[in-house]
Amino acid sequence: MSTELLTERQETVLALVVHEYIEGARPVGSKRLVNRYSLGISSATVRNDMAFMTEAGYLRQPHTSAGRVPTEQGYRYFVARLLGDTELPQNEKRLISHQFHQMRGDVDEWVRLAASVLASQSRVASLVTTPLPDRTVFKHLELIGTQGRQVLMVLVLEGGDVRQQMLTLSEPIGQAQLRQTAERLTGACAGQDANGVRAQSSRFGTLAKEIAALVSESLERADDFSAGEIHRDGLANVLSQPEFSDTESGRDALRLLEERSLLEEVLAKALSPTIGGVQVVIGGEGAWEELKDYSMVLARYGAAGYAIGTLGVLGPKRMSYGRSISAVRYVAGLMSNLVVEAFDA
Amino acid sequence: MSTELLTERQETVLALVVHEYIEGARPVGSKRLVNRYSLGISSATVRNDMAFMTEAGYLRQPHTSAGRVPTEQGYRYFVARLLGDTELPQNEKRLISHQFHQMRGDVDEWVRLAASVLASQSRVASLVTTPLPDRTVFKHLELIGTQGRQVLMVLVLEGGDVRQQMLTLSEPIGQAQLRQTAERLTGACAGQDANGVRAQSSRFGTLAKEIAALVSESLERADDFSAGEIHRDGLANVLSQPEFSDTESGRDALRLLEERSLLEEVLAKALSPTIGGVQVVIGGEGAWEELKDYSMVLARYGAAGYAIGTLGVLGPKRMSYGRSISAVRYVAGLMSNLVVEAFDA
DNA sequence: TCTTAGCACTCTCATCCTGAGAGTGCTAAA
DNA sequence: TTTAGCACTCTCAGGATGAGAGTGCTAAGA
Repeated sequence: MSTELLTERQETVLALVVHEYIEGARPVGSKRLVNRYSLGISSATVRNDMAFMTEAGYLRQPHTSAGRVPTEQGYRYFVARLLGDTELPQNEKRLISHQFHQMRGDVDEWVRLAASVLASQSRVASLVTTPLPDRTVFKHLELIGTQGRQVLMVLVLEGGDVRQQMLTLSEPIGQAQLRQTAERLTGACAGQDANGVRAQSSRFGTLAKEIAALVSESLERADDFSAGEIHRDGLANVLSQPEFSDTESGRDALRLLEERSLLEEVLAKALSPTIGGVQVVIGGEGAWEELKDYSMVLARYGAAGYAIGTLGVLGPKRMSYGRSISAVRYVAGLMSNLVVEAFDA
Repeated sequence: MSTELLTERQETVLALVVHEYIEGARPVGSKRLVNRYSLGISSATVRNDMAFMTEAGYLRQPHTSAGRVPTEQGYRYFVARLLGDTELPQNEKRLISHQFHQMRGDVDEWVRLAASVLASQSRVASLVTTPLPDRTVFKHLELIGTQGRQVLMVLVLEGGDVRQQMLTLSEPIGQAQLRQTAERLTGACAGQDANGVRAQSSRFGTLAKEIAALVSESLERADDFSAGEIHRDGLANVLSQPEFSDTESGRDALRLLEERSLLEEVLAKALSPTIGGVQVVIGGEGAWEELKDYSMVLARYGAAGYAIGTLGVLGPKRMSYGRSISAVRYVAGLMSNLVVEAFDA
């Protein structure tokens, strides 16, 4: 399992096998390789190297006398050491950036565009979650009496998020007193999170204490809200992949993409170690049996203290990692900028 | 094309052909029919009726010597005159209703549940849009000075929707005057829509006039927002249908389900005549070439003056109309109740 | 006049067979 | 250590075949 086992020539062969297999979806043989790439060696030599790498676990033979297919270990070696840094072509970047800047819409629209761009660039399915505030911080409170004991509580959060809630008080309270309470709470708690608000609340009177409890509860709820909506795009792309062409596996792939709870878990766990950077999950990495036949390329976007979201692509292990990684990296960067801009506005 | 052409016996045969074809996905022949249903007639008689209905356009023969398959006209006749009123079984209803009532979540969660229920009941793909306010009506305004000329405008709409927007004024204005302006606008414009607010605005001073313009603009924007997000579920179901088992058509089906603009158009146009009730769109009804191979069962939910959304299912023309119609009708009813409850709370 | 038994004919579809093509491992020579 | 040559393996596309299901038509029966 050491990664130092391969000679330079073997690495070349491995890279070509991965590349050819990704392109052609057919096991790749030694003759085919020397024909198409005019490396300076014969097919027999390639054959020997292939035999070695098969023994070492980087390649696999579907049938006794068929070509070779990369194993998960082979893909990992390829992604980690042979792929190199890939970038989207300059003109593609410009085009995408233009699309994003042309759009003055709301967050959902960004998310939709990001998913669409990722899907078309990577040619597999894409996932983008809506960004969620990193840490929910209180900014301002308004209490608006409507009639009787009904009061509308408007809670303004750091970052511009606003939420409102109807309350029913135990007794009618005049607008003047409501305003005074709101001002006191705002003054005492601005800049605090749920725990901070709760800590302050002992200093208040009955009404204010009651409201403060609701406020901290609301702030907490936002933090729990583990992931935003997951937006998908390019689902049809995965059906185009030959490995999912038969009914059975195609349906499995779709079910996987529809299953929110699993995806949420993967997005959360796979990205916990990294903050920046792109994470590649090949074949579930032993942790997710359901992902055995799939690979994902994931990244966080947003910025600490502002809001965080996740985006990435999901496709067969035989996906174009270069294309996917560069697309994910670039789109994550754009989205991060948008998040920061939106919060600073 | 008159629908009065069929005798009672022919209607029976048509209904059975539709039923068998929906179950089995194979062209249904005369012998099969008499074997399985012991109607009091021979296969030859059935054959004669089938020949007649083929001539009349209700049935179709895929190949010269194969069984019959319903045409779109056949499906329409079946749905309109032979299906009768179907309802979900009582215990299913209870189960679903329980799921809805057990959930004290936000609107997105209802939408998700509705889509999930529709998909599993109908066994095809489901679509549910988030409900949108019927007519956007102003309720309350707050202006919150932060620092300098930056002001946060919080706009509360009828129905509890809240939106906020940052403004930069031409000169700094004190919190007292901001509050006064907000109160005047609230007093004058509560209960008005975009046009109403604009009509009032001539009576105000410079600052108020400026704010009123922004308010009416914001109200208008909400009305434009033609459809909410479309939530999908059960996409994997359509791949299980034999007509979409081959790669090509399966991919087409998915692409159709992913294409937001087309779905929005269909949801909007197909439902414009009806307000209550379930609408069945078979094979695109000549208006949408892309829907040639699909049928949809759609309904509005919500209530006039509150909020309106759309839900339905999309599957092959060979879908179980009975199951779909009853599921759509029942879920639309539940969702309508939820919308009304949420607004009245 | 309507229904039905019988029959010849048609068309599909699953199954089997077969040969071409691509690939392999091994051995022996360079 | 590399490579040419060779015998062998396995897949896969394409064609042949026969069972099964279905039809239309005709002529006889109710």
